[in-house]
Amino acid sequence: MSRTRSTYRHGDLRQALIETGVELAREGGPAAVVLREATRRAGVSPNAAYRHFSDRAELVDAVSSAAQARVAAAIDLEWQAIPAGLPPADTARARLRAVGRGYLRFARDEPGLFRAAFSVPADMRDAFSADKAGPGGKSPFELLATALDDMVDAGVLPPERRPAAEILAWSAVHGLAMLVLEGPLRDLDAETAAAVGQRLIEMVQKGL
Amino acid sequence: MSRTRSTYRHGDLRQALIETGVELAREGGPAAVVLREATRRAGVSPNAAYRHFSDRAELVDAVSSAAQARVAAAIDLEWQAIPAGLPPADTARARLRAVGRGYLRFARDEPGLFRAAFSVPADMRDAFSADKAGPGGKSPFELLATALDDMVDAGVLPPERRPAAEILAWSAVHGLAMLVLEGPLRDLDAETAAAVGQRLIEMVQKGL
DNA sequence: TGTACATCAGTGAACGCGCGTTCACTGATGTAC
DNA sequence: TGTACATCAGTGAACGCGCGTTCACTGATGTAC
Repeated sequence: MSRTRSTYRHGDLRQALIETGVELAREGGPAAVVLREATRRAGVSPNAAYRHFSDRAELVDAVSSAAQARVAAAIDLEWQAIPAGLPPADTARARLRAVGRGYLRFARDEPGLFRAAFSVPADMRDAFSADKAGPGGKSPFELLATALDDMVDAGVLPPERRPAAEILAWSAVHGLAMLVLEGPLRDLDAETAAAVGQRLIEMVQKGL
Repeated sequence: MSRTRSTYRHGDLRQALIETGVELAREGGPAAVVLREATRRAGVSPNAAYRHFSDRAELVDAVSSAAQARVAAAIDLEWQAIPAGLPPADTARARLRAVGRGYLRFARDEPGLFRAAFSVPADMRDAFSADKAGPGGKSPFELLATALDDMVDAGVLPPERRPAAEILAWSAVHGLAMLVLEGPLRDLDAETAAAVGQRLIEMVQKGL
């Protein structure tokens, strides 16, 4: 019935721990992903976690990947909302904006998860991996890369500017997210923040 | 001799604790600013800290401010290196670049201090305050604002684009710093990182 | 089909850890008379 | 100038905390004969 063997007694403790871990991260960021608390919520003894993770760090990494997958899902949502039938240039640009908007929206809506996704050094080394993929099968970073490729194909971004463009775009959006999340911009109301996000994305588009 | 009364026995424990705190932050970021360790290194009993800080958090905030002052100093260094006698437009643009370069250089040279400066939420609320000022008497954020004002004065930045421009510029540079520091860009060699930084700053300049 | 056995996901108890913080105190200094 | 006193920056010992992790174990399940 299950893909691997059906696990003894619990069903799928590994998955359950990741899910409670996500819950903890949602409430308090990556530091709140506490092994004992995760097992407590899963109704299991603390050391049971060691059957599935060698380490607390390994659990946190798994939670981080799951959080990145949710970011990808948020981006997908914006991406899918782009009307079909636009000229390719407009579509490509709209996709880049969708990536930025989805990213920023997620940061605002789920600050704890956002930090779990992108402030867990060890887990960010590999930005491409299946467990970070959203419904479309792509990680946030892959979605960004795709949008930029589309822009080159549509003739909106000169090919010689393509290399490293994801770094530039990601930097801008990531920086705003961090400053709004835990920086001096924290008190921005939602409306202003959205307007600034809009202008930031325009800056990136123009500056690339 | 001292500005306040000369302190009993230690001289200036408050300052000493901030300095050992800065040392700890340099070695391991803000989380490494451990009250007991700071007092240990200052050669004082743990509870002595409570004569000068109500809290561990208050010590961390003070360390964060000190770290921000060092960022300001790094920016000042770049700023002062701008040759005199350039046309105002060039000077203004050079200043904006100097802010970006100094910021990014500091992040690379002192990652622990950088995170202490800008990943301590409570302390970033007020970006302007004397204890965050560098040798020029300005905090990093004030230096950025000044550079942008200069650009408006020099006619390089349209006045209607001035509002919120510091947020956009800061976001881009801050984001790159974070991604290089603890993100997937960590393995970039110094040269590539510098080149990307350069391109990022150009993007900001063009996109603003 | 029934039985013996190996597997291994879970238990329960305990550990050492360093932390932040509080308590009652001491004793050098500055100050008032 | 000398003396009594208040101040308050420091001491020393102790606390409770929850954490991650290790240990020896148990007992339901899957499997081989």
